[in-house]
Amino acid sequence: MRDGSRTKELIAHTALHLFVEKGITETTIRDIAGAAGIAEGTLYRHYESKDQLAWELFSTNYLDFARELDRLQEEYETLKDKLTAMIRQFCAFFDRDPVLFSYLLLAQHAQLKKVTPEMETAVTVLQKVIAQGMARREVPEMEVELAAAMVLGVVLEVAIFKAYSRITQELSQLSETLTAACWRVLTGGGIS
Amino acid sequence: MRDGSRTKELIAHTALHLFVEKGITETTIRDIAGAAGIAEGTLYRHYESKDQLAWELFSTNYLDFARELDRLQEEYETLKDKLTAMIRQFCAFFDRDPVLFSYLLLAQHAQLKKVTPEMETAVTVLQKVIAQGMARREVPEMEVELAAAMVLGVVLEVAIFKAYSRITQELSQLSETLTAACWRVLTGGGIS
DNA sequence: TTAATAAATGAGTGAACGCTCACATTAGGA
DNA sequence: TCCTAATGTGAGCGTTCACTCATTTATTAA
Repeated sequence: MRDGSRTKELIAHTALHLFVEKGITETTIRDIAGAAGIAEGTLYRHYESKDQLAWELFSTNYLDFARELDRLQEEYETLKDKLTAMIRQFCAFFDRDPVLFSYLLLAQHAQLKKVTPEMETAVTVLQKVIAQGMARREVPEMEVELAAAMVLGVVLEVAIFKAYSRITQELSQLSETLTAACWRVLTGGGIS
Repeated sequence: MRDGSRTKELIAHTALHLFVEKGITETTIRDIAGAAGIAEGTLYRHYESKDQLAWELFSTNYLDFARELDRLQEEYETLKDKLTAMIRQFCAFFDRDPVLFSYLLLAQHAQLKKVTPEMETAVTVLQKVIAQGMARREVPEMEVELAAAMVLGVVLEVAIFKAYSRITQELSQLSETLTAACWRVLTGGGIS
């Protein structure tokens, strides 16, 4: 018999990697238990169901990250500073645990049904920050959702490519390039 | 008894919508057959397996689109013109069939296992075009993969947001804004 | 009208999956 | 040492799924 909480962590860690590698629906309880070296029944001592396991991984990791971003942006005054800090934070987070990040993307975009638009995601934080920046006349007025989508696009797609190993550098090394690109997207305003 | 080829099209059309709505793995053969108003066995007269059906949908639609982009870019001389044309084409394609586009994203990013990096995708075309533009000194030198990822990011993420209905305009209306944003990302060069 | 062929059908099959539960093992206090 | 609670186990259950095939229905040619 092992320590219960360590087993729970082992399951979470193993499940996370398999979810990223094969997708949530393609990963079976048998896969997770086998890879973790435990029996299937043991998994159910720690998690109610497979759905609940996936949801807990998403919830704890992603929502914490979004709230962290929100706390962080409050420390800065200007949109440029907020954006710089948020992207740096994102890059550091990504480099620290690219697997976790891939899972968050996967979970949010496709496979977790419980994810509601109401919850405070990183997207919402980004939109809020940009709206404030527009009110401060730091960047030209435009549809906030569009602006946030473009900024997110630059960062997310690069991160995805990085995850698929088509880009060799650490994401942190690209942090300033990404911030600059995002800033140009925002400040360019309308049609050039 | 209906005409065989019309039944096949009916199946493809129905499957596509269900794949987008619920994801490939969450859509069952019974779902498709039921929604199309045919028996399960009939589906297997036209498609070898569920995987083959999904693969055929992806293959015919996506690869055709990538080749179309490649043909299109050859009609233009400069990177700016190529990029403008490609993005306009993409936006028109998206507006014509957003469901199809969502499927392509879904299929490529997560759920189709057979997608190989060797095949000539839209990404490859974009990288090729950007590399040519750099050789022509139209845009500053930088890692081609990174440049392509940033450009793709702007367009894809906006399209995804559009698909999730958080942006109200047609994508075609945003075409020039997107092109301008992509161009700014490319011409900004290194760190600002 | 009839024979031959193509298309459609849906009950049935085996495999895989999420999950349960009766039982085994271990840890720590009395 | 014994008892109790916590933890671990894996065979097995019920369900769902992709897929098959013997049979029926429609179409075409003679």
